[in-house]
Parts: sequence; C-alpha cells; structure tokens
Amino acid sequence: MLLSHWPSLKKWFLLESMEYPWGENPTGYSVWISEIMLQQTQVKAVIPYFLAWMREYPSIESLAQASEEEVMRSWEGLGYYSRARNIHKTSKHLFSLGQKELPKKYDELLALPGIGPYTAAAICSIAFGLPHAVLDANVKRLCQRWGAHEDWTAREEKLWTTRLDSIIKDISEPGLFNCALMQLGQLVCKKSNPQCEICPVSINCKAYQQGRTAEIPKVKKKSVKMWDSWALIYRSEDKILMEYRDSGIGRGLWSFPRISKEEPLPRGWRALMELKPLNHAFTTNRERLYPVVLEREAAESMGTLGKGVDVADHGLLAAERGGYIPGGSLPGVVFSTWEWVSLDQLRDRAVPAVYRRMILSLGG
DNA sequence: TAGTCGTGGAC
DNA sequence: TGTCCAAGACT
Repeated sequence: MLLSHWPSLKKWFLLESMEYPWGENPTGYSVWISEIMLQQTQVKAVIPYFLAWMREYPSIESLAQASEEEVMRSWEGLGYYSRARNIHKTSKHLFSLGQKELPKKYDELLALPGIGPYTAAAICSIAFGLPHAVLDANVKRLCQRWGAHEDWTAREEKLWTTRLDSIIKDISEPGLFNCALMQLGQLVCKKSNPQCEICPVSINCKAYQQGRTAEIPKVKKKSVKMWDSWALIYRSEDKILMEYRDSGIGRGLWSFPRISKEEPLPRGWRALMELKPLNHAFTTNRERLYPVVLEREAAESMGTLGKGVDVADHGLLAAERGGYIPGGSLPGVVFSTWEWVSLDQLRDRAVPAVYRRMILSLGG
C-alpha cells in the first residue's frame, strides 16, 4: 500500500528536501562517515564536522594512518565518542586487508564495528543503489502511526523491516526512497504536532484516520538524576592535571578530575578562583560542574597543615571516596591515567566539550 | 531487554 | 531556566 504513494512522496521530497554536503556525489566512504555522524545528532551540528573531516581524512587510507588522538580530537564536541573509535578501528581493519573502499554487501558492512542495521542499509542504498530499507527513528514513528500500532516491539520491528524491504525492491532509486521516508518522518510526521494536512501519504495512515496521531507513539518519561561536582583544576607552574578515563562517561578523553561538591576541596591546595558553573548532560544524568582553580599552598604553610593530599595521588583519593559519582551511587573504581599537561599540549588532546569550554576560559 | 554513551538546539 | 530530544550501536 505504501508503495502506491511513492510517486507523490518522491515529488514532495524533491520539492521540499534540503541539500546537504554529503548529498552530492555520495561514495561508500562519505555516506559511511555522514551516517555515523548523524546518529543521534542534529544535521546542523554535523555539517561543519563532516566538511572538516573530509578535508582531513578524505579516504579510508588517510583515516587509517591517523593516530587515535588525532581522530578523537577531530570528533571533539560531537559526542558519543565510541562512534569515532569505531570508525577509526574499521578504517584500520580495512586498510590492513588492502581494501580502499567499504564492502558493498549488507552483511559484510554489518560485521564492521559501529555499523548496525540502519547504517548498513543506508550505505547500501544511498551509496550503492542496493534495495535495503532503513528503519531509523523517523521511519519507525511514521510506520507506527501508519499502522496505528499501540506499541513498537520486536514484532513490529520485524514486520516493517520485511515490509519495507519488500517495497524497496520495486523502486528504482532505493537511496532516494529511504531519504524521502526519513525526511518525511523528520519534517512532517514529527513526534509532536505532525503536519498531516500536508503529508503526501496521510490518506492511508491508520492513526490519522482514527484521529490518534497525538497518542501514537506513546511517550514514556524517564527520571533524571542531577548532582553537583567540583571540577578540580590543579595548576602547577604552567601545567594542569588531567585525567584520562578508561571507562564510563568521557572515556578515551582528557578531563579535569572531579569530586562531589559535598566533598571538601583537597588539603594543601588553595582555591585561586572559581569559574562559571557549567552543565554536563549525558543520558538521563545532569551534572553541574563548579570549576575551581587550585594552586599549591606555600611550602612553609604545608608544614603547619600537615602532609596534605598529593595531587599525583588524586586517583587514589578518588578511589578512597568510592569513585567520582557523588553519594557513592555507583560502586567500583574508575580506572584513570593522570598527567600534567600544558595549555599548549591540550590543544591537541581530545577533551569533552564542557571541559574544553573551561580550558578556553583559562586562556587555552 | 534495558542502560549506556554527549551535545547543542528547540520550545 | 528547565526539559526534551536527533538519521543508533553496543553490552
């Protein structure tokens, strides 16, 4: 049934769609990079990153030969950093096999790190013109309303994967079909206030017919955790103590050490100044960061204060306190590496966006 | 299956 | 200012 709407959908798409930098002359590589960047990220945020990336790493070969640090630095600010690590890992893997292009088969793409069902289908259809349907969040929402499915479970997922794959076999431009369906979901079949009156396929949409587009899909609320932390900016001469985490939030990037704001500031260190508090949001967590610049107390006063905590042992200190999560809500120790780094060196290190803003306000 | 993984924009 | 969220993948 949806197939019969293709001509009007295509007409709408060609008329209304936007031009994006990855839309002109798509190759396997360019579609791959753009699709990974676009995951859970807004188009507007991706455009400058995509353009810079294609200049810096125009091919699989150039990407494979870049260092992990360079790649992470290029990704800095986009978030979900495992995407960048997976892209890099995949490029090195392909390069080691002597392959200069992505494989063209869906199953082979799916086997690569960071490429799931959506991205494999997007690459196949957009770059190679192969009939694989995408089922991203936009298309899912559209299908959910189209079929008036109260719930979207593995059952509906499978039903529509099969259905769309069947439809796309009869379409001569599968990439166009996928892009049109996604954009229809994004621009018209929106989560709230869908524009059914201008929708080219609404006539056969069940939710529309039943007047239930507002209640499908159902929204479920998630509880948000919030807490306050000190971001400790230990300064010694022209260097700052940075922490490199192996796991958890910000893994694989350099950050300032942090402790709960309930905790006292480290002994033996003087709070020189506080910077403007910044919010760090991830998943359903909201951490409010209070940056404070710390300087070593004079040696003579150290004597009266006692030994104090040595910054080199900040990791140990944190471990004693049960990690960095305030209230000890998460058990276990976060494994970290520590290093004194100059502001100059920090320009080449990948740092989470909130910490980069702090570094910039320090003059870095 | 449900939690984890960032960010800046929209409202 | 607070809340929600956008072209998913992985564990």
